[in-house]
Amino acid sequence: MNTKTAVTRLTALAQDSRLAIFRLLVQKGPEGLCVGDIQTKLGVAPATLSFHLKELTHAGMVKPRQEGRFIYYSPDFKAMNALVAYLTENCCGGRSCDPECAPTPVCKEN
Amino acid sequence: MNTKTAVTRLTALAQDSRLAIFRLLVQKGPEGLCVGDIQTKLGVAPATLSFHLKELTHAGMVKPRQEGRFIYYSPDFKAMNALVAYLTENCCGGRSCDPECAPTPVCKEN
DNA sequence: CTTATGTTTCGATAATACTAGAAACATGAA
DNA sequence: TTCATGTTTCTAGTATTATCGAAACATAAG
Repeated sequence: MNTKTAVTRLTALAQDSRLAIFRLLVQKGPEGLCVGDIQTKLGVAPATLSFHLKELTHAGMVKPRQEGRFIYYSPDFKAMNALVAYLTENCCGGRSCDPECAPTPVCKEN
Repeated sequence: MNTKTAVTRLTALAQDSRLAIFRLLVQKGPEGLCVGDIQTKLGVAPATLSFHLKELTHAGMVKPRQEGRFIYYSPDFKAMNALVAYLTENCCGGRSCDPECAPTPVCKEN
């Protein structure tokens, strides 16, 4: 993980619609949701949703999976874990709080 | 934690200079660093640095502490933990991956 | 092939964020 | 008080991002 990647991922999450999309997918799990279902649940215009899904995908926070004429999106927990790890890297210079500081995986699946 | 707070915090971190500032402070720990030291280490203009510190402070990601004519900034790990918890709330609908999904505190200090 | 459905791209507008010089303010030292 | 140092506010220019209607594209069913 490098700075550029981290900023890209944080930027992807730092927006109302995208954060809602990501959390919805996290709650759904590895199975994911297709674009239409996300649209129905969140009520954003198709073009807007597509734009945001592209941002999240480009940042690596979600992964698309084609299934017939539907495209299912699911969260990438590895990316999430890597991001948290980057944010807390070498916390407190490795002193005192060390044991509690070590970043812990958020979800091992997927 | 609510959506607005989460977006504010993510936005605070989703920028090169601010992410660098935050990570620098995380690595320094609760003691923190004063503005001048941050400026020296990162090489951003005073006005720009002040702007970014205000953003981080307003988002609750860092806390200022006046000490003589210096102002020390330190990270707020509680805010960090709350943010991660919000992102992974009810991961996978509480099924299968549940044990590994539960978000874990990043740092208990401070 | 034709039609219906799901999704993305294009294009244009509006809103928001980043940057930094100059001036102002705050604190402590002489 | 006067000066030096540390930090913030003001202001304005530039760049980036969000939104969405309309049109285009993709896949599958009839």
